[in-house]
Amino acid sequence: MANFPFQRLQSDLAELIKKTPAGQRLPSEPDLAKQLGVSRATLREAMRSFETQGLIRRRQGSGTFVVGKVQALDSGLEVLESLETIAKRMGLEVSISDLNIESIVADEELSALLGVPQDAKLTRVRRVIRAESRPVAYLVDILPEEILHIKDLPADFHGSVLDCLLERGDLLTSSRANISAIGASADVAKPLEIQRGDVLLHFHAQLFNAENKVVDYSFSYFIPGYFHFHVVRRVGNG
Amino acid sequence: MANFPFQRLQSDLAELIKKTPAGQRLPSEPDLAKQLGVSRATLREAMRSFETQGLIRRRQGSGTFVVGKVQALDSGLEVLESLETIAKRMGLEVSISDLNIESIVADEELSALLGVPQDAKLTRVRRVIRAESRPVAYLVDILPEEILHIKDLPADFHGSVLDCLLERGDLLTSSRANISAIGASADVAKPLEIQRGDVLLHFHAQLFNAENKVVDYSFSYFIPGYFHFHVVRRVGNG
DNA sequence: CAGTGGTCTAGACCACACG
DNA sequence: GTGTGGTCTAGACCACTGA
Repeated sequence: MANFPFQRLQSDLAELIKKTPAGQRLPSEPDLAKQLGVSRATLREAMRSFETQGLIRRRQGSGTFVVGKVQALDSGLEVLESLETIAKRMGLEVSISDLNIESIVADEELSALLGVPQDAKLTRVRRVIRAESRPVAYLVDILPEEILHIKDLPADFHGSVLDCLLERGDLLTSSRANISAIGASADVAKPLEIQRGDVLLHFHAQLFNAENKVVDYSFSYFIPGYFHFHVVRRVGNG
Repeated sequence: MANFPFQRLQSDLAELIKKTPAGQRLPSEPDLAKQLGVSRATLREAMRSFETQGLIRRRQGSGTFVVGKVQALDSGLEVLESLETIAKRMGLEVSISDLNIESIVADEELSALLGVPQDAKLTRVRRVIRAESRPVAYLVDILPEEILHIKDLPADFHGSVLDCLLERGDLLTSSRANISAIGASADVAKPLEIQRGDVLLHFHAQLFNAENKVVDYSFSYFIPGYFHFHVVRRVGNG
C-alpha cells in the first residue's frame, strides 16, 4: 500500500479515463473504490479535478461518464462579447436552459453597484449556458427596469443580455470585470450539474453606456475546463 | 435537525467567525463539530470557503485562527506589474519565502512555449509571496539560461523576475496571460499552507521582448481572497 | 508529551434515473 | 425496484506544534 493514496489514485484515475472510450460509463463509485483500494470519499475527492477539467461528467442516478475532448470557448478579455458570439465564431453549438427572469428590488449593495436608489425596481435574468448539451456557465444579469423591463425581452431570447441591448441600438462603451475563483455554492452547483465546492472561474462586472451610467451588473460562473480566457498585458514602464 | 446541515452550518460558522476577535483561535475541530452538531468532515468542508476568502487560517498542530480584515492586492490586468510593485503602491508589506532556483532542461511542452530547442537549458525560479506574513501566491518562472542564468539573480532577490529583467534594462513589451481556476494540488497546497483542493486563481503567461521572442514562461497561483484583479473590456462593435 | 489540523476509512441514508 | 451519484456520520491514524 502506497503511503500517498491520493497521488497514486489520481494517476490511476487519469489512466482509466484516458483508456475509456468517450461516452462510456465508468464503474460505479463503490466498485471503483474497491478496485482502486480506497474509500469512496477519497475516490470522489480525486474525481473532482477531472470534472472541472471537463474530462468526466457525473449524473446522479445514472452514472459517471467519460467526456470526449471538448473544444473550449476561447476569448480575449480586452473585448466584451457574448458567449454566443464567441461560440458562433468558433463554430460551436450553444444553448440555454434554466432561464429565469424576475423583477426584484434593489438592496443596499445593488443600489450602490448600479447607481440607482434603494428599492428601485430591477430586472434579473438568470440562465445556464450549455455547449454540446453540457452546462458550462451560469450567468446572472441585473439591470434597472428602465433599461430592460421583463417585457422587453424577446420571446426567443437565446442567452445574451448584451446582444439584446446591442441589437436594440443601445450605446454601450465598456465593461469593468472583476476576476476571481470560487468554490461552487449549492445554488450554482445544482444548475451547473456539478458538486458543491467544485472550482469555478468567477467574473462580476459592470457594463457602462455612453453616458458612463451602469446599465447592467452581472455575475458569471464558468466551469474552467470549457473556457480559455486570455489577456495581453502591457509591460509597465520600469 | 435541519434537513440541510451544510447551509445552516455555513451561516453558523460565518457568525462565529464574525464575532471572534482577529487573531483569536477558534475551538478545535472535534469540539466545534460537536457544538454545531455535525461531523468533522462536514465542518471542514464548510470551513474551506472561509479560508479561500482569507477570513481564517488553519495551522496544523496549533489551530484555526480568525484573520483580521485583509487589504487585497488590487490590480488591473491591462498592465503587467510585479506583485511587489502593486504592493508598494498600496503601502503593503510583501516578502518571499520557499525560494527555489534550479537549472532544468526543456521538455517538449516547455520547448514549444519558450521557442527553444528541446533539451535547452532553462532557469526555473519558484517562490511563495507573503503579505503580512501570510502566504498569498505561489509563482514559478521559467526562462532560457541565455536570458537569465542562475548567477544573474542578485543575492538580495526579493521576489520579482520581471523587476529583475527591467532593472537590468531588458526591453520587454507585453505578456500574454491565460486565466483559469483550479483546485490546489499537493505540490502547491503545501507551500501556500492551504488544503489540497482549495480554490486558486491561476495564470499562465508568456512574456515577450522587443523582438517578439518569449523570454519567460510563468505559472502563478493566487489565493482568491487576497487579490482583486480587474479588466476593462471594450464592447465589441455590434 | 498532549492537542491540533490533515487524511482516510467504512458505512449509512437520501434523491434521482431508468427500466 | 434497483442501482446510481450526493451527502453525512463516527471514528481512526498521522504529522505537526508548542509547552
